[in-house]
Amino acid sequence: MIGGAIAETEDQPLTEQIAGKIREMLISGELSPGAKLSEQQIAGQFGISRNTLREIFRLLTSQNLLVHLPNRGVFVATPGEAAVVDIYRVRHVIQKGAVQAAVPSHPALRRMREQLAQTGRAREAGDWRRVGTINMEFHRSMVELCDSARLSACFDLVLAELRLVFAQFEDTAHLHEPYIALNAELLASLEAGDIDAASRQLDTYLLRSERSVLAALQRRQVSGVGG
Amino acid sequence: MIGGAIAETEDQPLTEQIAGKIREMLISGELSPGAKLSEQQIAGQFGISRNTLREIFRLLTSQNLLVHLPNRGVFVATPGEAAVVDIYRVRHVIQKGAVQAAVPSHPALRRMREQLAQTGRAREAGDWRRVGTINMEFHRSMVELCDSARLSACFDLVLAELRLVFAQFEDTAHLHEPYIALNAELLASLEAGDIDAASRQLDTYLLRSERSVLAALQRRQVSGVGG
DNA sequence: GCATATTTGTCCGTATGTATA
DNA sequence: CTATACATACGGACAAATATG
Repeated sequence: MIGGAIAETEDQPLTEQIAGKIREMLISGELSPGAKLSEQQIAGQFGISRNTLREIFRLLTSQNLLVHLPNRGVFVATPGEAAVVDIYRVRHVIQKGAVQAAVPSHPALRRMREQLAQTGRAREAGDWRRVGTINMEFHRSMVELCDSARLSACFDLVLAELRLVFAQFEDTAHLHEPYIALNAELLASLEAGDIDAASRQLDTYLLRSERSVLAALQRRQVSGVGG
Repeated sequence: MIGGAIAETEDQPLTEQIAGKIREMLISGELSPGAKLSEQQIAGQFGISRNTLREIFRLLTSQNLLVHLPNRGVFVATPGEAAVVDIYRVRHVIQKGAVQAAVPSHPALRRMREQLAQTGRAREAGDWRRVGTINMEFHRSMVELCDSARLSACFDLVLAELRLVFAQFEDTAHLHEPYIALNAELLASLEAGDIDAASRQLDTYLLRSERSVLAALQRRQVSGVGG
């Protein structure tokens, strides 16, 4: 019995299944940034062949989640300060375009309203990991105001990378808590069709968020990795 | 002697080499949009194994140049009108961000000035394929005003796709010729630090360019593929 | 600095399921 | 409906590069 290790898990290709699992492990912090991913070990761990795993590595590398060093292997990406600065530049440009394209009747706004409510409930429950996840989905929905699949895909990449940054911290509460209120104001402006106000509020949000993420990164480097 | 087919071609990994070659064939139109890429045939053509080729296919698929249909194989992407509309939305958002971030002393502006001159020379020489290539590099340089590697990478993807659109046409002269003058005006505004004028000129450029590409696509569908 | 062990890069052959003629 | 072709996935092999003692 050769290929029968996993058979009853939907009709999705095996590569997609495992790629999704590894992606989950990456953004959940289960695989520490900088860690080397041995082909033999990971392949054995998931019960797949090295060839199949290498295809998966290529996928995740193209999504900036893994780094490929020729003849040395693949490693979990370690987004540092430079990456954070770059990521927030991307966010600034794309999300600025999103608020500029916003129309009050756009379905993405309804989704954002829902996600905002979910964020509030998660905060009350003290589930900060969930707060972070929903917060990112909130901003993802915002980008959908552009009605561009490619722009959303690009944004998804940087959000996944940003999660990799957050995965380096233990306490992420202070990285999300202060910004729920800002999100609420921003959404209200969008719903009211006040583009200028929304644009200013977005600037405020991104500036503060970037600063706190950078500060957290620097704290981490001083106090030790501890992962 | 097993892996010694290609040895004296730099120290670049084989996958990167072949991926580059196939990418060249795609954007040059050598591989027609919609064509099926058989693993066996392509692998034999380049003298590589199917395993290696599959890794390459994953790479090019993640760059929107190939389309992967599970259990059916990979095909050259056929960007249609919907893709063009989407691509120009991306261009609008990103390039708008670029002109907004422009400062007259930025080195990218010098590169754009050079490329504009090259475009003029290529036009005089009647080399329209080169005009198109340099024109795209001109806009690529513009995006570098953002100083964001990720934004540039995202932009590269849509430009590569756009080349796939152009690859469906035989005559691309009228798709580039009228816009050299617009590029010159836009660059002059950027060099003068007149963001507002540059922003308006960018809108004009993108609107007209998108319209002419869409029109060419529709003409193609009427008159037949002819590949 | 060198010999050795490990790992990557790439190949081949083969079995199995899915799509198409 | 059967048969063929092909994509998917497996395992094993070996050279070259890298890491290790």
